Amino acid sequence: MSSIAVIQRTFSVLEAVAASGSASAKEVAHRLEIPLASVYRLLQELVEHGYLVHLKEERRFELGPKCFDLGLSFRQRLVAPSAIRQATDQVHKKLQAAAYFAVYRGSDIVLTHLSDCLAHPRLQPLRFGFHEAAHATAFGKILLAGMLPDQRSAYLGARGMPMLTPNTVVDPVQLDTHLQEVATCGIAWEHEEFLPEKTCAAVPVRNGSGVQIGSIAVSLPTSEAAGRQRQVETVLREYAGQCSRYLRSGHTVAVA
Amino acid sequence: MSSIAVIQRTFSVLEAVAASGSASAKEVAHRLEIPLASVYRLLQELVEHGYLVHLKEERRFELGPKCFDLGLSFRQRLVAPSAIRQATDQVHKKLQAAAYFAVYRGSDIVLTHLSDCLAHPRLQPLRFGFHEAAHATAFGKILLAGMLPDQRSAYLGARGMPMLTPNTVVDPVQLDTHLQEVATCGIAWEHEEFLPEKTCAAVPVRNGSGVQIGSIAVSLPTSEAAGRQRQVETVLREYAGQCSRYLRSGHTVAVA
DNA sequence: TCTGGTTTCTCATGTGGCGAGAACATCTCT
DNA sequence: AGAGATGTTCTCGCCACATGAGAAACCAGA
Repeated sequence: MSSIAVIQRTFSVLEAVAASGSASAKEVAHRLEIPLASVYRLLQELVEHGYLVHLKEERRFELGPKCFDLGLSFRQRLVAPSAIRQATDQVHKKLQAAAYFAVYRGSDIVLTHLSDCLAHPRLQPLRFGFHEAAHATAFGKILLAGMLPDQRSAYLGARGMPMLTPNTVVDPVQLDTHLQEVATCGIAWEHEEFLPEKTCAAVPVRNGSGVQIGSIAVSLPTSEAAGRQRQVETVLREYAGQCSRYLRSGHTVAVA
Repeated sequence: MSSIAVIQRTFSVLEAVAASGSASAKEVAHRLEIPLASVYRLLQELVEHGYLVHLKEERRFELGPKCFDLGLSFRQRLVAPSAIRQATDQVHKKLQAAAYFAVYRGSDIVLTHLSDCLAHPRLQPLRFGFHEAAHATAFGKILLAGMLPDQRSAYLGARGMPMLTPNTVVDPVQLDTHLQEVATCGIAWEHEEFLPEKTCAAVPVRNGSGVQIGSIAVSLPTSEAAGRQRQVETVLREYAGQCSRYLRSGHTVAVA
């Protein structure tokens, strides 16, 4: 756990400004407990590089255009290929439920496409780039189940298993046995473990070599989920198969 | 023109990765001419803070989720209020042309809303957050015309006036007299100075105190623009007035 | 097992970032 | 205008700490 002090500080300043939306030098200095002169140095540096802008008339600092450029580059790199987006959209349409596509990325699990509408909105904290709480989401569980045991324990060890609802599985060994089951069934259900009143399901998507690389998933109000397990499973598998077929023809998830 | 060396390097590494989409440590070291060991140090630091991820199996580095978060914060802070977005959308609809809304931000000029469609697409390089080439765009010119003379010359001095088409005004004194005219007319026209075959127009939007804070603009194929000057001007003014009226009731452009 | 590559570690060196305070600039009262 | 209060930049000596070279550890694929 190394850390170059200047860089540490620089990012903490940048993030302090991002969190506030807008901040004065003094506010940043106070919040981070860094001498004012040093904060000014860092702010100035960030401004010079375009990560912040200095609104002189208001004596405040805000995020600069480079931040948005980084966001665009990230999105561009990660957005799911259109064939996969279409499959996800079809799931959304067929099941009348918000649909999701997630992939492995290094040691992480990331949502790379969402398909929803006003009538069937996404689960609230979920958005493109979401990468938390794998232990409590359907797509997270199916992807955790596909990891090697030591990868998985490293993953969970690093991020913990916060309890998000009374139903969240927070015991590592309990999760382990659950994931065994998930792996053999090839489908992950999640019953109000992430958000109350919401039920989700996810199935694996495999690449040409048959290794699991992602997952396609849906979320439903628990009330609507009752009695639809079969239908949900069938449709998910149908389109997961379609994604896998697409990937078998040499495409990868990273390329748009 | 100060610069803390480590920070300089850190951002150059981050941006090198962003530019490549994906890069190995060696590639970065070679491109930036920084010793490999130092590059690893910086990469590691960036990974630790979430700005990069390390794809171990591929031995490469890519942008991390924090980059996207920054982009979101930037967007959230800057996106035009919905009343103004609606006005822009109306201009788009009424004039059958891509419409834009831009504001001052510190010493900068930034596009904060675009309204277009397949039939009437935005000018290609334009996007949310665009902040270049003010001397060659209609909204840029109307906002330059609203600056104090020394602000304006500082602005143009810092960014230069690149020639983008044969029509681009690249002579500062010529631009100055042109902007005089723009200021008195209260409308800026731009005839193929930014992109060939495209004509744009922009009018000011003022806040409660009557000071110009932004601009609403449209772009048209030059062929379609002929003979529509009157119509374009009328509609632009109508909705610019609507925006100004909204701002007069205490709202600011920075708040969504 | 070996080999070629990537990644981390070690360590002596001296650069360059640090903080305190002064100086300068800018706004806001009276 | 002048005085006072803030915000911002500059100066400068000190020494922590980032640096780069090289070695070592690690990790594939052959």
